[in-house]
Amino acid sequence: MKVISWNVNGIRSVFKKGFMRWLNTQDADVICLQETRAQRDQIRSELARIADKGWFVHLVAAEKKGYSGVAMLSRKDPDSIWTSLDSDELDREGRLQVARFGDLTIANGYFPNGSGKNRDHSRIPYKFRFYEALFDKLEPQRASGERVLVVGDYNTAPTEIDLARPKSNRKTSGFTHAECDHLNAILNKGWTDVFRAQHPNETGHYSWWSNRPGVREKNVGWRIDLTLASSGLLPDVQSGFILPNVMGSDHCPIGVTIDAS
Amino acid sequence: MKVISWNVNGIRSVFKKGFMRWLNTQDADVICLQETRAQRDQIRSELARIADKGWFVHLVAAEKKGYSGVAMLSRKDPDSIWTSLDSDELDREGRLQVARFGDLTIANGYFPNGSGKNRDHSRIPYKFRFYEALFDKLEPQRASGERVLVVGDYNTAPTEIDLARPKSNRKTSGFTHAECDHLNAILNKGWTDVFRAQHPNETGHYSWWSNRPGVREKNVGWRIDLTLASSGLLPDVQSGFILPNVMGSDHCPIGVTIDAS
DNA sequence: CTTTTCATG
DNA sequence: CATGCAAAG
Repeated sequence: MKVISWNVNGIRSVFKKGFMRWLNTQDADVICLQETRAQRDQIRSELARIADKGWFVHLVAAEKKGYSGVAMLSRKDPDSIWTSLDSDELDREGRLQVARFGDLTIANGYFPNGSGKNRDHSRIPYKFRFYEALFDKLEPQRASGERVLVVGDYNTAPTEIDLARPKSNRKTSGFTHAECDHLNAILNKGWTDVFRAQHPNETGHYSWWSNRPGVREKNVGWRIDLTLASSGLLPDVQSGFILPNVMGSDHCPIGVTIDAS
Repeated sequence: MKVISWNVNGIRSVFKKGFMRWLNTQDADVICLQETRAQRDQIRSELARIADKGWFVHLVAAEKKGYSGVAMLSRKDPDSIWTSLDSDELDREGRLQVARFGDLTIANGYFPNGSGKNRDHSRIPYKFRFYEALFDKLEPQRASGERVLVVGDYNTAPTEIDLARPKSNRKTSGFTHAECDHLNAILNKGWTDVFRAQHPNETGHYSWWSNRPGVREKNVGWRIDLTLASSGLLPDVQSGFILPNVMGSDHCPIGVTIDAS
């Protein structure tokens, strides 16, 4: 079973750049998209084209137009989906959907960017509240050994080898000590960053690049899109992968293959 | 002597579409531009390229970025220029410059659009105040027989033959009875719409087309860019013209040739 | 630099 | 539909 995650930075944008062509070559079972930046009424035709190819599509949109949003495409319709963290504040931005496929739970999260208005760090507290609310909510399932996968754009690079310029980015949101500590605390509670577990020391593997000219060509990137596997799922994980050559967004797709249950 | 007027809908936009190429083929003495939508610091290089070709350039910008603004290009530097209607309200939007070249006065006006926020008519009163302030200010010169030309985007079509769809636009700002009456009252005071005076009954001559697809191809337009000549200038007017094939804006250039004094 | 919205035309 | 801006990333 293959699960892909991709921050598309505007689903309408990637549609213009051949999203359907890419989608039609994928043998994934579930595709989680982040930063879709569209409400349902704005992408009726796009959703229809996806559905026409046999995908079930579940969309979650932010209240604010053109902002945030996630979508899950799956070959089978999930048995159930929930999207609320029981917080008006955290639920307003369309950042989460958690689907159940048999005994496998897949969470698709677009974790908040910590940068605020003046490029300050004012949104880091919100980001932390989002991390905590989601992983607290999943903790019972993880602790009881259930198979849970949490994919998405975490907006945090876990360690120095997960970005090309760690030294110069210690004050950049996404690699502050506070954010790294927060993410690593989650990992230490029993979640495994699948790609890193399989490539413990490899550098140069990123999932996001600034779209300033030349940056992606020089591979000056960050690995902030992750698949975290619960302790119970870990034995079934086959491989974590990154698809850095897929263009269309400032992020590339990442993913994981797991044994079917 | 040739004077051209053109609402360029963004001087930066027409620059990308070959404005300099067009300019270099013009034998005009004065070119009046409206809706330049730029402050001086935003178009330093564009202004330099114009000056390099031997034009004197005078710019008036709105306080609000990206909004309104006029510019006058001339082969000779004007003897004097004034830009204020002695009204904070009317002066804030960079809609006017009045230049003197010997005994000829040329006013370049970007008369306000009457449409307000909700596509209502809330800006019509402002538009009327602008018309009145300018023509009141020019009245002594006109009355004393001076040579005065007032060119620009009047945002009003004078009569039914000045737009392709008069019937369906009686409630559209730019062709309401109030606006037409206001403009015609000015004409009756001793200003001549040069193009119409020379082509009294000709239809199909327009200077603006909605940029919705096909509209310009079908010539469904409005003649809202005018050159008005004072009573004293009228005997020296040779011809009024429209250049509907010049592309780059939703307006085309218009103009007039007059005897040198 | 990019996507999307908004105000304005 | 198009320009230029702003917010956000």
